[in-house]
Amino acid sequence: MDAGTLVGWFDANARELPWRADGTTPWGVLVSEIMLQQTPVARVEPVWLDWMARWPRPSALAAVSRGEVVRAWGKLGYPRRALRLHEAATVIAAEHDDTVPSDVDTLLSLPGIGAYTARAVAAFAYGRRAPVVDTNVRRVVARAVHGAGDAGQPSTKRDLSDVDDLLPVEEKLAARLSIALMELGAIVCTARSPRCTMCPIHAECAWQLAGTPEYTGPAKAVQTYAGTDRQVRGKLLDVLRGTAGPVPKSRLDVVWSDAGQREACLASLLDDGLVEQLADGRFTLPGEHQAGSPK
DNA sequence: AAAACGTGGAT
DNA sequence: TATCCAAGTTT
Repeated sequence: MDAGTLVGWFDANARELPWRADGTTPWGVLVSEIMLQQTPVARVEPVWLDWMARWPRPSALAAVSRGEVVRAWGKLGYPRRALRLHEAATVIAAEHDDTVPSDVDTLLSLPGIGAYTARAVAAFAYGRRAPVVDTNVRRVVARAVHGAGDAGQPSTKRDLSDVDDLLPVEEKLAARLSIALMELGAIVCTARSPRCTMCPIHAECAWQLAGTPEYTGPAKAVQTYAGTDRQVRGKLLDVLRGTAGPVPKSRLDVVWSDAGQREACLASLLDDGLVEQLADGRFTLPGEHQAGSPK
């Protein structure tokens, strides 16, 4: 597929997202990428704006308590991401001169940054040539290149190789193609009702040429939520997020009737460092109060 | 390498 | 109302 076609389409049709504005720092890009993991753009936007206003550099985030970070994370979900971002900021401030690394291997060494995020930061923040593979890109490649209805099981090695094959040699153009592929998957080549008539590569799409066959691979695992520990942890944490100060255990006991599951979830939150218990027995978000001194 | 890990809007 | 799904990472 022609990089110029897709990049031209991107330039004319890309959404104006705050982290794409001129002047966005690599730190801003990193924050957006972490927040966007498994979380829709619309929910990230307001939180990102608030976050960047409060903590415009990694060192600013590193300077506040974990609890403050978890509170600001709000209801984006998967709050361990907030903790890992806080850790990553601490490392960046202390070991990288407060500058987000531009090299994929260094990025991969930071907590919360995996195969996707490392390359997204390298490409979007630094204009590097890096195969950026997320769920959107996997779907675009499955259709446009392989002629399948949807992507099969992820395979980091093969997925990276597939996309690497599409990228031109020239760095800046490759980086632009990477973000164009993602955007195409996000707004045109979507999971449910792809807008194929608006697609810039409609004529050369292998899926179109094959007659848009149905997806035939293994069924995707359906993710349940109701009744899971995930739900219980969410309810417990929501009590602490919604309260300024420490709360007695009785406040947490009312969110879930199954005491065994409730206790296990509270223990796991303490273990994760998302919740802290004070000397007087009350619970708080971590680091917002003196753990050793009552009241 | 499968499973855990939040949340809420859209269909 | 129920299911799907959203810029993944970690263990």
